[in-house]
Amino acid sequence: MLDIKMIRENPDDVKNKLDLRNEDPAVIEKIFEMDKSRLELIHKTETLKEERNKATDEIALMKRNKENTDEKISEMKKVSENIKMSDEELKKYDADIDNLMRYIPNLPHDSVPHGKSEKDNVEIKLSGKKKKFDFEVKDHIQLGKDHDILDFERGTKISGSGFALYKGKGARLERALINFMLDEQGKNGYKEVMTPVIVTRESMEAAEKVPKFEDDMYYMEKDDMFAIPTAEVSILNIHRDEILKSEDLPIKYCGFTNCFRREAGSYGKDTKGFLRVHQFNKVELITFCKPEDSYIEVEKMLSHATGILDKLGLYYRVIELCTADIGFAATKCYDIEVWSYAENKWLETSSVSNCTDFQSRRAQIRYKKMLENNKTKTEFVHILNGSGLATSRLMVALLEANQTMDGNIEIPDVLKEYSGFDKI
RNA sequence: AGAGAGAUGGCAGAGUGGUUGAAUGCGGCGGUCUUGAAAACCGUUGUGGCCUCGCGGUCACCGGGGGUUCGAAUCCCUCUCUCUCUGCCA
Repeated sequence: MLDIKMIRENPDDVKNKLDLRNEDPAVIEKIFEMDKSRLELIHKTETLKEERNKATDEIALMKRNKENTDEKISEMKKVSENIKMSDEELKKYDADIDNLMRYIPNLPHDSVPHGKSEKDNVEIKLSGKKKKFDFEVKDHIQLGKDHDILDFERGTKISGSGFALYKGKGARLERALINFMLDEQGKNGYKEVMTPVIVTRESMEAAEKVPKFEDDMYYMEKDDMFAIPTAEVSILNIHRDEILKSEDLPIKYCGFTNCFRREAGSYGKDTKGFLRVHQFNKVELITFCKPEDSYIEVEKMLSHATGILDKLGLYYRVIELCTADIGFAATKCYDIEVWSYAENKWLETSSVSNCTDFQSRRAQIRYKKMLENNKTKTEFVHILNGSGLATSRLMVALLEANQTMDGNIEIPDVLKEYSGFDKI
């Protein structure tokens, strides 16, 4: 969530930045007015409470002196009534403001390119060599079928469309990829964690996924719990309601989980094979850091994600998302896309974002900042997340890029010790 | 899943419905003493909101939410979590 103080003090700035995101800025005006009324109400309520607190002390004193308190008590009954009403009104304001705030995205950083749609995203890096094939390339579905390593029909039989079944060397290669990526990110300084994949509503809210994206989640009504769309949710919640030690920052985690997405309303687009699935595997990177470091850390995280593709020898590009396309919680986003030789297009395999204090404010993740006068101030940490990487589309690119004329698939050198075989 | 017990400041642990934002101990920080350290002694030690340039004032917070009351850490309801016993299970 945004800082209400920022809206209070700089409403125009906030409105301008929302406009850059193609978001309607009118809501800010509404919140600004509601906040004003709310502050007045707080003042009124607290004055009443002060009166009550004083009278309560007096009553206690009078009782001790065996004086008659009937009049005083009946007088305070009215005050208490007023407090009750005032409190209720205040609670309504809080809820109304919060309901609006939950749908307002983070504000783009000044460095983010302006744009109206994803067409205005900027390619900032192109890496690796695009291969030339002197034979007709097969897509990952055909390759998967030929070698009996990917079985989308049976995946569908088990769980419906959008679920994959990995078999034999396919399953093994997936496991190899995951292990390889976890090891690499460990070397990059991320502590490996294995988290729950079913989380409470509270955890979802802390990560700012709910209520805005509730329909995109698998939801277990009986327990009011959600299947995570990304390990970001569970890793972020490791430190919910905590005050971190300044000297421990930055704190970095990597974790592999299954990720679950209903992808509501996305039918008909990229539904082939692995291009869009309801369950996929991902190694996630999360950094908790001091605010002044987050834009340096986001560059580091990006390099940690691309490092995997470099080692796998894949052709990829990095694009910086424009103001209209950055994620809800983010101020700045990079997407990493790998080339699909069969589809003849780029496939998103990672997204690296700086979410600044947007999530930490809701999740109450703070640290003690040392001030110049030797005092400390509790401040929200900045939180970054990135895929390092997601395997499903990576698998597409990997299989397609490494196919040979005889229909086999070469395993990249770095994966051989993990997979235990040289080719499929 | 059933029965019972519990949840209080960084930790441990008191707390008859009314000078309790909370005793006491430990820890932390500052100081006295000491060549230095330890010990001892003295002092200090939660978070957030609102008002204020500041001093400061004020409100809220004893697991979460609701209720009773002039007044709740204390009484009632409810949820969550922890512990013990039983059941089930990997």
